[in-house]
Amino acid sequence: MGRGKIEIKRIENSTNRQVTFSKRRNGIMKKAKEISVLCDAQVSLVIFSSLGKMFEYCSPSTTLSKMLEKYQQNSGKKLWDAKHENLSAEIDRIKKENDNMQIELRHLKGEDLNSLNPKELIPIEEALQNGLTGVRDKQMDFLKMLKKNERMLEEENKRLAYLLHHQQLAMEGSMRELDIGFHQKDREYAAAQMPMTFRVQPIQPNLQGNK
Amino acid sequence: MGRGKIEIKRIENSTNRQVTFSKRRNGIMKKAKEISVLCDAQVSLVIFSSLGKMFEYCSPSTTLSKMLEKYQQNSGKKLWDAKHENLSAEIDRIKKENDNMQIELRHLKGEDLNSLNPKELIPIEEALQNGLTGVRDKQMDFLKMLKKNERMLEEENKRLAYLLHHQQLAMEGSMRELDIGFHQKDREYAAAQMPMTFRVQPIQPNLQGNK
DNA sequence: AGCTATTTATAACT
DNA sequence: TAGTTATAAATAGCT
Repeated sequence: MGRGKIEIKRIENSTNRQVTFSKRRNGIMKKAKEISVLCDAQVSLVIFSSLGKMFEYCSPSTTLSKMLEKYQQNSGKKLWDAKHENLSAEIDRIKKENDNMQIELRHLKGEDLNSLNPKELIPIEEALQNGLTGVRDKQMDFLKMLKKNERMLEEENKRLAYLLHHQQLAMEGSMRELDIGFHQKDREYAAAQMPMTFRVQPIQPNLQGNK
Repeated sequence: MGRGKIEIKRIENSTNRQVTFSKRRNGIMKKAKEISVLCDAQVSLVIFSSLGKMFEYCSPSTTLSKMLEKYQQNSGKKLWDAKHENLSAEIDRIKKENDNMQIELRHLKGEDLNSLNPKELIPIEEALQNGLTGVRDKQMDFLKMLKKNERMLEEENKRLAYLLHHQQLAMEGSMRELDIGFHQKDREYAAAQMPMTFRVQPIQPNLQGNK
């Protein structure tokens, strides 16, 4: 149906092929629309050009998804089951892993022990003992760290208190010397201007030492 | 393209519609084949008649599955993801559960404790202590059961030995009484015919009692 | 299902 | 890339 008859085989001339593709694509799309309207049919048409560009037609009464659902029912072919099965298999695998861990956890928590025989109890006891040792070691570490810290803080406290005390004494000495040129009010003002850091504060109460 | 021009709207006459569907279906299928050969294109065409009968064409170089895969990539539309997402979501959920259990298990086994602070160690210690108590209670149960069983077996043994002894004595008495009518060989024969159950067997050695 | 007058699609060309 | 046209192909109405 053109100026000349053509053989149905790949058009080697790339430009020609493109042009023909474009024209025939329009044609087939039109035909798809027509048959769906004229004959009340559902049509889904997907075309990829040789360059990978996609074109699609789907009857207005449906969607591609619905069509494919029907397709699977009708043909018995499975379009997506490779993926579904992979996912399902992974779910099964993980669930199994899950169950095993759950059982192990229960056993470690002393639950569901009735299903076990004495030999099976032994590794569980060992694991618990090890775990307990580990946890208590860790707690001991923390305790040692806290005590060490406490000692350091106490030392620091003492040192600071000592320094403060001496500084205060020194200052009071200076005040007395300067008293000649100051009234009492001026001295109080000077003390108030002194930064907090240099004022004597009560030593903070000792940390609760829990041996 | 026929004896008369037709309007593109649903053909009301059912027979006509069927005939036209059949003819046009062939036409569009042929067109699909032609464009895929001529233009090196990939075509997938699925048609359902108004009566639900399915017809399909797919380029020989591909499959419907592959086409739909490409379709999804190309269009960004998701054809099956309701199902996929459900499965994926479940996988995620289970994996999370898994991870949590794994962490709990590790902690109970005394591993990966460095990430924990002292407050977090306490419930773990308690769980371990409880678990250990549970396991040891169970072991104690078993032990008691074994001992009880052992005692019962010993009692039974004693009782049986006593019975056997008396039976043997009784039998030997009878033998002597019957000796008048029996030769020694006959008596041996009679003893050999006696069922095993009635012969004196050495008492079985005591079970190892592990306190 | 097959025929054929007619419409439609399109190959070659501009 | 789009438009024109001669011709091939498809098909509507009929048998």
